[in-house]
Formats: sequence, structure tokens, C-alpha cells
Amino acid sequence: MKATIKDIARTAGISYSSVSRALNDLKGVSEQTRQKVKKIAEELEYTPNAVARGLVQKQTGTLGLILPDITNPFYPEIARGVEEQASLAGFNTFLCNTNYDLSKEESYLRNLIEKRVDGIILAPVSSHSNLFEQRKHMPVPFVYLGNTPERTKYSFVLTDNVRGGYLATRTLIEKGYRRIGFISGKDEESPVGGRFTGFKEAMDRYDIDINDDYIRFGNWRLKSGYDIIQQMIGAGIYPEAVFAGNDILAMGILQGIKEKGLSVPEDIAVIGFDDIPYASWPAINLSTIRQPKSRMGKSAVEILIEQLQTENRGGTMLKATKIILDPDLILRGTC
Amino acid sequence: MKATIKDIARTAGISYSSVSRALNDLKGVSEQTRQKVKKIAEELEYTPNAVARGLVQKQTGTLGLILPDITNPFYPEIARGVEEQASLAGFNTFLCNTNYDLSKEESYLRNLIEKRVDGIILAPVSSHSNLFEQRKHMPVPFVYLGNTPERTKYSFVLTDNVRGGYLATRTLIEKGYRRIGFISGKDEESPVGGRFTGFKEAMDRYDIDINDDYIRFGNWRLKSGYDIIQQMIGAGIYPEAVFAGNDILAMGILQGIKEKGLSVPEDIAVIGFDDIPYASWPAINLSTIRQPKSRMGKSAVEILIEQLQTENRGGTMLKATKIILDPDLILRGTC
DNA sequence: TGACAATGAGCAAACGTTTGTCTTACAAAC
DNA sequence: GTTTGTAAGACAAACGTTTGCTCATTGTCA
Repeated sequence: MKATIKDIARTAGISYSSVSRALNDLKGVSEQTRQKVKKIAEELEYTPNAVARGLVQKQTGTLGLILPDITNPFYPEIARGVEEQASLAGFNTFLCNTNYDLSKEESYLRNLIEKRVDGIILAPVSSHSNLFEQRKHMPVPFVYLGNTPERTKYSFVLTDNVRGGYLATRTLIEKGYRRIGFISGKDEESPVGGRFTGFKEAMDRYDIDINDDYIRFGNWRLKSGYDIIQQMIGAGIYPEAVFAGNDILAMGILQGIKEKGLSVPEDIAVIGFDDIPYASWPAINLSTIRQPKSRMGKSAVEILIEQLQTENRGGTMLKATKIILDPDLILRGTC
Repeated sequence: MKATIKDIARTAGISYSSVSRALNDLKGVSEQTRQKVKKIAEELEYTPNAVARGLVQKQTGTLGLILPDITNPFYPEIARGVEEQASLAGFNTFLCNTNYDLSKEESYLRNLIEKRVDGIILAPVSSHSNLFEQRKHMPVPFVYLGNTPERTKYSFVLTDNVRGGYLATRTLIEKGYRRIGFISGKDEESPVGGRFTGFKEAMDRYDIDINDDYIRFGNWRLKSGYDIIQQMIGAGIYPEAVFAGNDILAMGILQGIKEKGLSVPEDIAVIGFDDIPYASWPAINLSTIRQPKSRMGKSAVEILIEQLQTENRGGTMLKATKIILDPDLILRGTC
């Protein structure tokens, strides 16, 4: 923490620019000097100061990841993907939890820009925030992850929700179910719009009528799924299969069904969305549509890094990269 | 990203030191000038450069959190606690995943030191690494979280494992169980030593003999718990209650019991350790000993920040702070 | 042998702040 | 009218690097 490049220069009896060159393996120093410098650096327990370097190079080797809540089982895998890919490329990752607070999204953004991160990944609370769309220009490479506002001018990576919805529904249909329900959180909070679209497309494609009694929108909490299905069963009007807007909801539905004395998938089949880790636990064993979460995180980092390189070279802002990943069908025990 | 303090100074027609003072609400500038400067800063979309500030102040407003795997359900809550507390104090948090790789622990440490973080929280893979004990001195405030090496010279915060083990075992005893087993991962990888100690203390205290047939050490994966209990049941020699070294193991055990056609807690009662989020899901409903994970994260940050303040003031290194938090008994359906 | 390139090294200017010291002006106090 | 105090602001030195430029010195080639 103490020794600087100047200390090394002094004890080596050379200029500190040469020390810098020696340490960074740049040419302009003899092999002999290089060795000597490195040896002295070792002895002095020299640790390069990335802050100073960052100042002159205008690069900090840092990325920012803003997400709603690392405690939500959907995010840890994403964070891991991001961190891993970033680390591979020599970047450190700032973790920022907004706690589903829109205003925090903005303040973290400012905060990260002050810290001069080289790029920012934002997994927004809602896709309906156009907070960032209004800015003329991000001063740093920027990419949305997941909940992307429609027609954004920035880069994004997300899962093909329409295709996912279609896949889920088609699977139920092919298993022979006809009375199929859709239970979800509300549209405005999420890209579920696409999932519902996929649902409708599949039903249409197979010429099955949609029964509005089986379509319900609550919120995104487990209890919502639990309540809705119980209410349906209680009223005696319930589908033989349900596609849940996400896995948390699906788990609530599972629980609700069981507590009503019915069984899954015999009485009601269930399929979820996301494939959060819970889904694979034996006691739950939920069929679902997997979002490639780790891949999403990695792709986001790749976008940032590519943008960094091109931007530096060309000097001009390049077009936004848009990545839409395919979801996978994960068949387990609930349908 | 473009405008600097000098740009402001130029358009305001004053020296840039005055701009700095105006912006930071220091005295030495008239109210009038201050207003003017702030207005210009606004117009120029000035964003302070934290890197430059960090260089002169020798403080970056950054903490590092090194942990094995954010995907492991034990860590997200810790990370959240850390991030929240750090953010409250104006610090950003670097997330570093070692992927259970000891060498990465060290390289991340070096990495963070180069980045000149103001403090480091390390949740080690194993408590048996004395990699860091050998260093004469950490160049930055440092605290262990969780898996702390014995007799460390650094600060740490952990849960009282002995007490937790005692609590779990006493609970089983008070519920009337006598033939009690302990299934865990191996000692050398974790502080489970304490948990086993607590187990033995409780058994001793209530004068119950420990049956070695019921004590088993595998690894820390779910499958280990699953295999061990199935093997026990298969052999016809199994306890009426088992204390599992952690919740993951407990869930494997739960699964194993059910697949053998036995029921919980009627045939075998189970209690775990950690209280990972899974444990509270209705379908699992595991009784367990809760580690106050969020609290642990927050305490670690508090230690760092206090050390930061005292160190700056006194100029001398202060004593390590040692925090041992009490675990809580969480009674659910499995015992 | 002379011209020229390549090499090793030093000098100094950046990077964008904060902060200690110095100057000036003006008002209050004697 | 001189001293003293105070406030506003300017000046310049840091912080620890990287990097463009210059300058010898050496080696190469015709």
C-alpha cells in the first residue's frame, strides 16, 4: 500500500517512466533493467494503484450491475454470469440493489457514472420506465437486461417471451390438455405481455378457444397464485392445466392445488416460467420454461465490452446491439 | 462525462479551486458565487470524477465482497445486507465470486487492493485457509464473514455455531426424541465443528447416549444427505430424529425419507441449519436454526467503516473486532 | 565511412480533483 | 489614520500513474 512507482525508480536509480514501462512489459527498457525493476517491485511489495492508472487511461476496469433484488431467486444466476464474464475480461463488478425502487435505479446510475465505470448493465424493475430513454446519450456503454422498454435506443438482452409463452402452451396442448388457463402478474410490471401473446398464439394455432374464466391477472407474489387457484377451485370453475406467468406464481398455484386436496398433474397440470433454482427441487419438481439466465448475464457483458472496444477505436458511438435469447422447455413432474 | 471542474471555472471566470469549494459546500466562497457555480455545473451536465477525487483523498468509497458463490442460497441475503449497509454509508460494493476456488480468493484480494477499495469482506471457502493469516498486515480494513479461521488476528463476524447446534439438539430432545442422529459435511470444510460440539453438549447435558451409528459425515451436497439417510433406512438402523449440518443436507434427507415411504416428522423428524429461503417454502417447511444472514452482512460493513474512521483519526492500526451473533430457532413442520 | 535506423532511457505533461498557503480587499477597532 | 481581523478567492502542489517527445548511444548497411 505504501510503495509507489517512484520509490522503485529511486532505489533502482532510473526514471519512473522506465519503471512503468518495465512493469507493464512495454518496450523501451532493456531486459536487464526490466528484471531489476521487477525484483525491486517484489521486494518493496509494490501494488499498482488502479485509481491513478484509471485517471490517466480513462478506463477503470469496472462494470456496474443494477438489479432489483439479489435475494429474488431469479437474479443470482444472472449476477453470476455477469461477474464471471466480467472477471474473465479483467473487469470488476459493482453490485447495486435497487430494492424495486425506481428512484434508486436512477441514483445508482448517477453514482456509477461518477465512479467512472466502463459500462452499466441495468435489470430494470419495470419495462415501463422510460427514465433513461429521455437522456440524449449515455456517457458510458449501457445495456438493459430482461425488462426492456419497448423501442429502446439502447442495447438489450432478453429472453424471447412470446416464444416461451408459445412453447409452454403448446406443450400443454400436446399433452392433451384443452381447458388451459393463464395466471400471471400484471402486464405493466413486466414483459409478461409477450408470454400472454405466446399463449394466445398457441391456442389460436391449435384452434382452441380461450375461456376467459381461466385467465387471471394478480400480482407477482406467491400468494397471488395461491389465492387465485384456490378461488377458482372453490368456485368449481377451474382449468385442467395452467400456464403461470413465472415460477414463483406456479409454486403458489401448486401449493393452492394441493391444499384443496387435488393433485398435480392429475387434476390440474402446471407449467411455470423462468426455471428458478427452486423449480428443480425434488419436492417441487416444476415443469417450466427456462430463461438462460447465466447466458443473459454473459451476453450483457459481451455487449458492453465490444462496445468499449469499438467506441475507443472508431471514436464514434455505434448502434445498439439487440440480443433475444431462446428459452428452453424443461419438462418435470407437474405436466 | 465531458465537463470538468476547469470548464466550470472557465465559464464562471474564477479559479477552479473555488469551484471545487463551491461544489462541495466548503467555506471560502460567497453564497453568490456558490449559486452561480452550481448553476453552471448543472448546465454543463457536470459529473464529478470519483476517480480523480479518490486519487487525492486516498479513499474510493468502495468495498469488496468476496464469496464462494452467489448462486448458493446462503449468500444472496448476506450480499444484500452488505450492499444495503454499504450503500447507506455511501459505499459501492464489488461482488467477487470465487467459485469455491481458493486461489481465486487470493487473486481477488490482490485485485481489490489494486483497485484501492476501502475495505474487504471475505466469506472464505474454508475456515482452514491460513493464506491470509501469514500476511503481516492487511493494507486495508478486512473482515472475515462466516467461515473464520481459528485464532485469526483479523476481525470477523459469524454465527455462534456451538449455540446453534445446542439449540437444534435441545429442541429435538425437548420434543421427546431420544435416538438422535447428526448428518453433516466434513469438518475441515466448514465451521460445522461448532455445530457438532453443540450437538454433543446438548446430548451430554440431557444425559442421552450418542449412538455412533447415527452420526455420519459426507459432503455438503444435497445428494449426500439423500444418500446417507436412504442407506440408513435401507439398513434398518436409523434415528427417530436427525440434526442436519445445513439446510441443503436437510432437504436431501427429507427427500430420501419420503422416497423410502416414511414420513416426516412421524417416522423421522428433521432439523436443519442456516434457514435458507427454500426452507420456508410450504412444500418443504423445514425446521431449522437461522443464521442472521442479513445482520451478518451489515455487521461486517459496520466493522469496516468503524475501522476506517478510527484508523484515519488515530493513524494507528486498531484491534480486531470480533462479533458472534446468536442464531434463532425456527420451528416449522419437520420436527 | 557516413547515413540512418533502432534501442534504451529520461523529461515533462497530462488525467481531474482536493487542499494548504498566500494575496487582496474591506470592515471593525483602537 | 493606523492596525487588526476576516472573508473571498487565487495559486500551486499534491495524488500515482501513463505516454508522447527528445536525446544519446549503438548497430547496420551500402
